[in-house]
Amino acid sequence: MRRLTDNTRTKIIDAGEKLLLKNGFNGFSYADIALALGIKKSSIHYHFPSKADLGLAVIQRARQRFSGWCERREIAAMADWDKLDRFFEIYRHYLTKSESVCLSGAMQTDFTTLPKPMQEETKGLVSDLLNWMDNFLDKGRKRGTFSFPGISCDQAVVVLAVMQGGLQMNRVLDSPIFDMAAAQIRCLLKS
Amino acid sequence: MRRLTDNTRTKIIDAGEKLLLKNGFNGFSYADIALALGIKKSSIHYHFPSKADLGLAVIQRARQRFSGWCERREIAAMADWDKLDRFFEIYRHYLTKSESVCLSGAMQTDFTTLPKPMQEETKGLVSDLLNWMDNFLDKGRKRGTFSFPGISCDQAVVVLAVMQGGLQMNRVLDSPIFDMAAAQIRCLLKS
DNA sequence: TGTTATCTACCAACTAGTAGATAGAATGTC
DNA sequence: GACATTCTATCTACTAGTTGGTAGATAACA
Repeated sequence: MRRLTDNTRTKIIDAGEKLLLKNGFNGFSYADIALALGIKKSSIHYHFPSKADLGLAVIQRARQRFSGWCERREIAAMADWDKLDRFFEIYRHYLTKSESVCLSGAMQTDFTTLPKPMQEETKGLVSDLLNWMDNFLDKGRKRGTFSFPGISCDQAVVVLAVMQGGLQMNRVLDSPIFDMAAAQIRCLLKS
Repeated sequence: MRRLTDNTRTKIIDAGEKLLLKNGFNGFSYADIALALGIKKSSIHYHFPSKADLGLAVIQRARQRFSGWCERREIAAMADWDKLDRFFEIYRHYLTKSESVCLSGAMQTDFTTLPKPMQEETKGLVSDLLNWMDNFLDKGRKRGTFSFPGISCDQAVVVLAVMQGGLQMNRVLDSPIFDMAAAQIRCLLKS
């Protein structure tokens, strides 16, 4: 019943997400998406009346995707070090398939220009990531897998900031900074 | 002779930098600057024919400011830990006086939409920061002040990413994440 | 027949940027 | 010193293109 519709809707979110990650929220327009998908601007407005609606949908889907990732048996069953690598892979993926940064990083720098609902959803996204990493590092240290000074929530900020920043610097300097930074984080959690 | 002119020119760069740090390069217009300074758009075009010229001037001035900071006797004469704190202060300043992120972070996420000359200048800015931090950490470790695993240029990426990301997350969540992250970096350089 | 999804054809506001007038200051010339 | 000229910096007024968004026709579908 909703087959074709959902398809278009999904394609619009896909294209929107791609452009958002590449150019930032103020760096693309409905015309860009229409061109990319070979449809008309007004068709996008049918599915997402305002640009804020589309932006919100992109962030909401990303949050769902992450919580789905967390709950996957395959992931949950993993050893700490493997799980950390898998988490890094989420970020590395952006780098590989398109010259993008991560969603949280992109939304954070555009933050003041975003409509309220998108700001709230962005807060939620960043909180999700920080909370998960905090919990993951804390448990890992208690189990004896990880070792780091101070409290886990501060270390979580460090790890996430390095993911974000590593992606951003890698793109700008076009050198393998992300992988070096990820390796350094692994070192810091061992020593 | 160039008194008034330079004054206006400087004021335009000031206003442009402020808006750039707050909203990103695609998040402000000449009209915004004109309004803020109480002048006309065309006066801005007189000093900076295109928006790219203004953007370039903002980055160039920031690079000069940083290299000036590095060369200041007061800074050069400082002990390592004090110098690190002073470096953190540069970033913390953005947070204090306006809800901004740092210039390198802002330019990095807008990167693909920037005109070539601005991209090149951004590369230069990020390189300046990374090179300085790399050298600073390396010397500090050789002197026995700092301690960290791996090579200093990887650790430099970590420190800078945490500055950038700490600022960004602090603004979004409106909680004192920046100071916590800075403290954690200090811990990581001790242990 | 009513609903869903797409289209064509608009619109007002805003974008970066240009052309040309004008006022005042600096400079050259007699 | 007086006068003309050039330069600097700003203004008003405009343009072409883009932005997000709307109205209404039309087709496809259930």
